[in-house]
Amino acid sequence: MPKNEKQFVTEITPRETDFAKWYTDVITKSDMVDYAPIRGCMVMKPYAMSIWELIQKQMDQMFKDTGHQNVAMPMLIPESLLLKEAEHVEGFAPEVAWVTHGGNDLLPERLAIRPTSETLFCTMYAKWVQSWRDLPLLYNQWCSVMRWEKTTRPFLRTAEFWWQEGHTVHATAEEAQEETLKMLGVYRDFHEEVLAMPVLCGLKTDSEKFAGARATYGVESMMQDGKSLQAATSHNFGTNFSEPFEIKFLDKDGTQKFAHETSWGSSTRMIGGLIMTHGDDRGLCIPPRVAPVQAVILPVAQHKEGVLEAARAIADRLKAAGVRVHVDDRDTQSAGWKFNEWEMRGVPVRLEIGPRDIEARCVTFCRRDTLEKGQLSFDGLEQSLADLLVTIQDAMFAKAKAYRDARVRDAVTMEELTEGVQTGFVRAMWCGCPECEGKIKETASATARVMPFEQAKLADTCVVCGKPADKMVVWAKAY
RNA sequence: CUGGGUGUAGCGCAGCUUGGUAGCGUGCUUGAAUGGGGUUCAAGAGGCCGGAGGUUCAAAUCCUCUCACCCAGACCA
Repeated sequence: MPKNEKQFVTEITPRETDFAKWYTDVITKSDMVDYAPIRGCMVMKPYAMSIWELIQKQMDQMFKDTGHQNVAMPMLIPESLLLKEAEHVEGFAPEVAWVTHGGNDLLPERLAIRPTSETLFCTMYAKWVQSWRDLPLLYNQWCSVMRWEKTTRPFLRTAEFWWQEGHTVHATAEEAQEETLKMLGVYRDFHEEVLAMPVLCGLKTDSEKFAGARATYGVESMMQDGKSLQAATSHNFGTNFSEPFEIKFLDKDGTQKFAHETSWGSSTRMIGGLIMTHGDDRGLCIPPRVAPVQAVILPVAQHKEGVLEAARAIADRLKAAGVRVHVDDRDTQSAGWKFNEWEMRGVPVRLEIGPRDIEARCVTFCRRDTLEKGQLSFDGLEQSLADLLVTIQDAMFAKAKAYRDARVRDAVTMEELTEGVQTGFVRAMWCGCPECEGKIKETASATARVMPFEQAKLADTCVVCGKPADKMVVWAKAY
């Protein structure tokens, strides 16, 4: 290994040594975020924001394709509104930030900074829904929300975070259930195809359910330390909110009915997920579809005549073909320094172009995911690079999936379960009672992540109490 | 919230035990050479030692209180 290998390790804590430290090292050194002067808040710097914009753009298109429209709700919620759904308040009250003054005057009713917007959507829906002809309402909003969390970590859990929240209203329970599952599917596809993150989909247990929901479904992803990240959730509210908020409509049969609702959300937490899924000891590794820079062009010996011009000509060609490229023409840094920096920032492909390449009419490429090097001819470069980006996207998903699959174990005893969650996910049978679920949390410090749609009968009895069990649950330590 | 740790130059740290006008590495600025995996040399700029109070002739250093951040756990849509 070249001598820089050793120096590199001193800059980013290896994952093996301390995964949490590795994570904070990577996000700060790659210039993604900085800590804000407000407790628990982060600043997304341009590099992280570019990733978020690419996520938004592609996910938003998927929402549009499934018939949804965007709206913008206020960020403040009167306390009385928040109190309308009992379970909901109970779930969120401890972590709400309050606005108590307008200017210098004490407000007659304090206002919550939205921790989520169910109560606002429901209030408006009550006005907007009169007839079965008004349904369904399929709305979404991109915004930030605030939850006064006790412990925070950039992307994974911050006081303020950016997300999207979809809120829909339907005439029937069947339609609401269909919507809930449809959007879960959108999240699954988005994670697997865009973020290259394999996910497990399924139903949440009651204790892991959203405050106020009838049923919560989630997509769970394994990080490289074996812990699970809840990447997105989709809820079926039934009439839990429409009843207190009086979202009623006159149906075809001439009777008043309460509407059925859903909500679904995903956040900047996904960025934390992709970091912990794909990163390595050299830093970030960003899937091409969300990489702000898909190919960085490094002119080598750029002081020599014709090098910079050739690099820029290549960049122009690739830009015209729709590739996100950047020419690093800084003359203040050596080539070697730039190699390492762009690797740390996770750019999928590095293209080197120097006198030798120009003479051979090709560029030297290096893949970030495998560090494999090779040559690409000037002729047809647009297509060969596009192909390479697809190859990398697919390879990253395959690698992450293989990693996860190798760390999913089946358990029929508590010993096996406790041991398994030290390094990954454990599939085990559960009787369905909260006591057994609590016991697993106590002894293995693992929680029920999801009850997968693809069930398997691993045993006839509960892993905890030994009573008959028919639910297969995936257990893991979670973020 | 509980336990542990850390706050000194942009970043990473030493100095504190045994008080005596603040140091190293890196980065930054300027110049020269170098240039295909974190180059080299030279000359510079940069700090109310997290904050408040106290002890003292004198506090980065000792005492009290506070704030922030990090780690482990608890809690948590």
